[in-house]
Amino acid sequence: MAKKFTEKQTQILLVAEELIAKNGYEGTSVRDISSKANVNVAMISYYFGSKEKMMDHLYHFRVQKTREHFAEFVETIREGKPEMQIKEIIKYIIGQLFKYRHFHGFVTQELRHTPHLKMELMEFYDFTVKKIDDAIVRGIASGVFTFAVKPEDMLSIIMGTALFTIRNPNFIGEYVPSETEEMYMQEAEKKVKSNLLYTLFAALGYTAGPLSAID
Amino acid sequence: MAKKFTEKQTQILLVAEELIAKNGYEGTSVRDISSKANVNVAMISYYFGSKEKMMDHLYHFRVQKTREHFAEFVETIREGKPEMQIKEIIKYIIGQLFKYRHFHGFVTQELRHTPHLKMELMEFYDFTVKKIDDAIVRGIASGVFTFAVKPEDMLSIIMGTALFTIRNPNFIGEYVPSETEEMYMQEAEKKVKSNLLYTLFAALGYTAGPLSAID
DNA sequence: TTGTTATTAAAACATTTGTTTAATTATTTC
DNA sequence: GAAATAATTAAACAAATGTTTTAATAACAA
Repeated sequence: MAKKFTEKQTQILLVAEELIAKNGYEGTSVRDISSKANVNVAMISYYFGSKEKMMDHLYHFRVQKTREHFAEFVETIREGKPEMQIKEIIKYIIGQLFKYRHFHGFVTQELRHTPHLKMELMEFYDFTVKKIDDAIVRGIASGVFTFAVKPEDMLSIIMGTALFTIRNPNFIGEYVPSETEEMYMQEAEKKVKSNLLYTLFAALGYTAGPLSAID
Repeated sequence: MAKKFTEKQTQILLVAEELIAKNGYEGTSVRDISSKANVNVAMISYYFGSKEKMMDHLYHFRVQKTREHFAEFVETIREGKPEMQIKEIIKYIIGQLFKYRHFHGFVTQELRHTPHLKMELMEFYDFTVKKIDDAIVRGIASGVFTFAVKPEDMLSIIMGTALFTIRNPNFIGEYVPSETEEMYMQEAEKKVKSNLLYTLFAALGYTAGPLSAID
């Protein structure tokens, strides 16, 4: 099902993603996009049909990549212990949110989703919640976890906290001073990871060692 | 310092707040605002000078109200035990985010802040972090808390999770089915509160009773 | 090569944008 | 009540928006 894009098309989508993350959909004109992508304005309509349809392609493109990546990742931790799975899932999700922050910063905000794309996104959430739940249940069975935390609550905390940190460099920037935006993101990502690993393992009632040893 | 607004001005600001929360700043035209507020288009420039300056007034208006409310609230829990203070602060912040979600949904997103307003917002964050820290420190001293959670980490989790839930009704809506948006918000608020009270008390190493008794 | 299609470019397009103007009506002030 | 100020309106403004057209060039198939 993977749509194929030419280099120019991909270039347009990546520039659009970046600009829209910064200025919003309505705040980004097709001329902003085309000039930064070094293509003629007409190319956007020519390639995608319209600005709105370009967004559809962008959403589809990213959501699909995200799902593929996550499915692959889940395979790599298939045989690990539940506490290790939870740890890796938390780190993975935060890492992806930071890595593709230009996209994730607005996909959960810009509500201009077609029903089809909304469904794609929901399916991905469901899949993730299910994987988290599996690990929690197994962890309780094996005795390393004490409390049956609801997996959707856990995912809310992970995504909410990470996105809040990404979108509000001014706030956490007070506690993680950095020169450049790139350096901030690096330090902020570390801080969010250690915060959430610690907090969520505490919530799970982790029994197999001191919480400070999680990372 | 409290600017006084006429009824019409207030009406314009409230409508602007609502529309901008839904469609973003650039996605909301002055004609959208004026027609919904039943005033002539020219009134926005006449009253506030421009659309941008109207935003400044809106930010100032809300941030100030938020600060005043929180300062009053903090006084009411001044003499409580630290565990009770933490509990009430968590519930209060979530409650306010949900109550004024039209504003809080975009103030942390729309980055078009003047330096002055950015400072106002930061001062408010600092104040809140300080109050949370006081309660944590006192709680550790009194023995009800075990771990010195960083207050800014705690506030990130609270604000991030609540805002994520507000902005993504589709996600949590799967687990809190509701007919209307209003009903969803009511149920979602409850869910976020119980989730965060439980999780954060676990992170603090609350010792004076079962975690399930917190609410 | 020749004929055909795909790509790029510049200009023109109709709308929509935020703002201003000019005229009229309300309100206040003396 | 008359004069002055404030509030409100409809119309007009230039600038910016997404899209289309028209023409020229490139890529490719026969």
